[in-house]
Amino acid sequence: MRISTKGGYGIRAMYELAMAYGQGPVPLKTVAERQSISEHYLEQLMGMLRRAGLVRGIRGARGGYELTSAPEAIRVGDVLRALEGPISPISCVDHDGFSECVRLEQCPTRGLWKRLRDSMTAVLDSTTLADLCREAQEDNL
Amino acid sequence: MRISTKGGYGIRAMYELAMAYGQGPVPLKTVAERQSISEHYLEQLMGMLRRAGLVRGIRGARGGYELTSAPEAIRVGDVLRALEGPISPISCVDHDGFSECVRLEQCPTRGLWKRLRDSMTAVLDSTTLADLCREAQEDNL
DNA sequence: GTAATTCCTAGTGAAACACTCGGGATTAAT
DNA sequence: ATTAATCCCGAGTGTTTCACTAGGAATTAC
Repeated sequence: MRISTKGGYGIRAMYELAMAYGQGPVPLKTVAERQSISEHYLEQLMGMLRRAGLVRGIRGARGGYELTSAPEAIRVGDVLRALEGPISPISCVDHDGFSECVRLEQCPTRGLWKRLRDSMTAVLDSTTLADLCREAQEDNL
Repeated sequence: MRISTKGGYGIRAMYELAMAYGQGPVPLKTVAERQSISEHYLEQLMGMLRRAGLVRGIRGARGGYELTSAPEAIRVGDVLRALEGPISPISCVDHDGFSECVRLEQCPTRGLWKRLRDSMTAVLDSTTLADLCREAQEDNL
């Protein structure tokens, strides 16, 4: 029941971009250093986030990455879905369809997995990047 | 954010044993057939469940497996922990200690992972095998 | 033009997953 | 006593994913 480092790195990187929101793009190198993440690996993750429409890459000198919308509008769940696929403990209760389960409606565990999925989604979709920034500020007082 | 098939198979196998609780041991072969799980693979999972103290194996002809306690007393979370380790999205918020995170208290995401862990645990530890049996009965009416 | 940056493709070692295989130990029924 | 059913154990295997690394092309500020 683990997220991969992709998810963890991704959230931390997005937190950095959220902290700098409105102040121009942040270069990958800076994000990687601040969060101790391999630069090249993070590059790949940023690619996924860009293709998912969550960040914008600005090329050339003085370039970098920035959020495409305000930290208040980006949910942790969005970031995780872009990097790790559907938030769901098992494919047969994925929201985006294609369950492929033969058992389907007569499965004794389906209800359980749905409840689990919903409780995970509730947490992840009710927390935004802005919330993370606020919490960090509160902690470091 | 997926459980592996270990977890899924394990819960379904335990459900079968719960349905037969008090009626003598169920042979592995029967469980495997009823739930369409590879017999040899399930054998390995039952080994883990046995070592975790959740089931008892009875050897010889007319042998099989049975729960060591009543279905009401076995939580889905117990089964999952035996097969997949701690229920926690990331190791630094594992309940059983050893976090090894340098960032530790000044991490902007720790609070998030704790909330996620707690909401997962709440679902998984409030559902017992008896609940699964009851739900299955309700559905198949 | 040069330096800083994103962007893209490909490769790689380690680990886990989901099995398969073969055989040994134990027990109930005959 | 034999046989058949069953659990128990260890080893091996193909596939996938992870978490990187490497190298270079394209773009842009100065």
